[in-house]
Amino acid sequence: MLSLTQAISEKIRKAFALAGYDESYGVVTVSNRPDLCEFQCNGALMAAKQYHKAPLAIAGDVASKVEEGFFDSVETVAPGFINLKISDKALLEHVKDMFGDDRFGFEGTGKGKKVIIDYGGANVAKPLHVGHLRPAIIGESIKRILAFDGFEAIGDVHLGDWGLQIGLIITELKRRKPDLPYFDDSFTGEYPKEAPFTISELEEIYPFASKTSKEDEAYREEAKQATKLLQEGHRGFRAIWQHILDVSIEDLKKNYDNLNVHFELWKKESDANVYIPEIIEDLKAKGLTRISEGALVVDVKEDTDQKEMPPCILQKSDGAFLYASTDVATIYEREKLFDPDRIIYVVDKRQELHFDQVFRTCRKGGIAKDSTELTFLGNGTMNGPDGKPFKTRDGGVLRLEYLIKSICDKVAERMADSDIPEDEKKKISDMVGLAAIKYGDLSNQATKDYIFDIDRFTSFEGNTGPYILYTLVRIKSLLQKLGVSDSFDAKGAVACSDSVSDSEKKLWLSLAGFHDAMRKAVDEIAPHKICTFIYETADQFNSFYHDNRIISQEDSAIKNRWTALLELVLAVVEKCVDMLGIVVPERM
RNA sequence: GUGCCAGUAGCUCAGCUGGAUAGAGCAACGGCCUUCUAAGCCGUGGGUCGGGGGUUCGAAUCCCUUCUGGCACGCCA
Repeated sequence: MLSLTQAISEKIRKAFALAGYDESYGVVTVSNRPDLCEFQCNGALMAAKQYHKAPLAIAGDVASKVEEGFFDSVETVAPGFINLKISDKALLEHVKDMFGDDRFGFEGTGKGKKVIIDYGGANVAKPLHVGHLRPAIIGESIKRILAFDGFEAIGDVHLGDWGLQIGLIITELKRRKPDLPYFDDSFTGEYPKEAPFTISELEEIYPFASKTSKEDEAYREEAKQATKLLQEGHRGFRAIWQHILDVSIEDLKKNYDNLNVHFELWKKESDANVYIPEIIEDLKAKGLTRISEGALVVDVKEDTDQKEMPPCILQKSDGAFLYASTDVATIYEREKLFDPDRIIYVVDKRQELHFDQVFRTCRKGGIAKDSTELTFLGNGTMNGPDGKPFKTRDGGVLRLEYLIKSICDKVAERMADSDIPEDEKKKISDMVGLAAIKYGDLSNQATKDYIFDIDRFTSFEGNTGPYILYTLVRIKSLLQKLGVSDSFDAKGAVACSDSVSDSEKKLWLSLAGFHDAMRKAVDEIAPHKICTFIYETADQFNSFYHDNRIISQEDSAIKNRWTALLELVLAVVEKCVDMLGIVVPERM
């Protein structure tokens, strides 16, 4: 179905044409002066130049041609606005088509298209930290938004499982447990199935090894050598690497699950790396590479560039590959395995230049097909109340689970005196806490840095996740009390009415804005547009709630219509909230 | 040095493909619970849209310039 503004635009376009003007001027938007009207058309102002005519006169011409009946009022206002109020009947007629469809009549553009979203960035052997939060939340939301639009949306965690970090762990493990069979080159038997470390040991080993390597050159050399051997296929080291993967992935899955973030793909850097040699041969054959200061590079500067654009380095002077090579290979692999229409990277925005280089290399080398849209969505940093990146008291990196726990604990405090049974309370406070974090994050623009103030996020007043959940829980409770039967005909209940109160109309209007909000969220890959819609609708609902006694309403036609309204608000907003990765409890 | 991003109310942020009186939330102040969850609702006060030019009938929005802050700039990821 058309969005309400589109449907109204159609009518105004017709009026422009009937009045002898170009119908393209008939674009209608939601009014920015709700005290004057519900919708406005500024077309007359824009048409004035072309027709050498006063805008107000054009507006008048158009207004006189507007179809009767659909609007309550069509007014022209200086300097040339056309102000519109839709009739209750027309509004309800329009909005009833949102019922009975799991997309509420939204027409997506992604059908038949495939998009891969890369938003993990987690590394094996390292716990998730605050820096992983934003990409996870934003990426998951974008995936769900695009899926709603009709895309086959595939989330890829793209694990960092290759390179020096593994060599460091192997080196340290060898020091601690030299008797393990992995280090015995003469060992030809089966290696143990059980890993020689737990996840917590692993998380301790890596930073220790990393620190040691910075102070001890011989140690660092050994780690580099171990890395090389691993990459060349050393049997024992491969076995350790596999252990690291198994232990880490299990732990990462658990942590991402707790965040309600799920990946369709658990691909790893090592999966892509096998393609690097053939990619480089291909690029060489195409004459795109050159040697610069001993390194193999691809020039990606273009004539139109205003800025400096350093070449993309694919192979270091010592022959090793690096992250640009891996990322190019990953695109190669994705094309080969999935043939996507689009790849979106949700990564810290500081990596923009790097991805610019990678994308250009892929374009020049034909690694990404021309029709594959490559999008870099750089997310800003989550800062503490002081405006600086989140740190622990001693300046270390804050583990993600600690941050989440501190939020959820505060929520639990807040809920301490509620009458919810104790065994349920913990589960609900965790849900609310997560909603606080996610909504707080997603209501900001993804690309901007933002300040995460625990006290503010847990205050639960105003435009916050808990407020939204509270509103939804309230609606659920109402619907329960209304005792709606399965055979309730919501669409019918709306269709047979033609006059509504002011606050009810505003709520219907708000719901009708869903299609436009969705469209924007998809086109701009912007979850915060959905947050805005959610908040406005929740806000309208609460006004409506306070203006009307729903349960005790005696007119059954009105009561049925309100029931339908509540059902639609709940369904639409819960769907929106789901697109943010937020789950709604039954009560709170 | 080059480039990118940001600067809007005391605080945190929307709005930016030009349109009417620049919007929310928090904080401050004042109302509303015998009645469907007060984590709510209603209201009041609060802004040279960093500064300066320009384009336009019309600029927070477009262009130029300048200040401030953050970030990135070939062999780390």
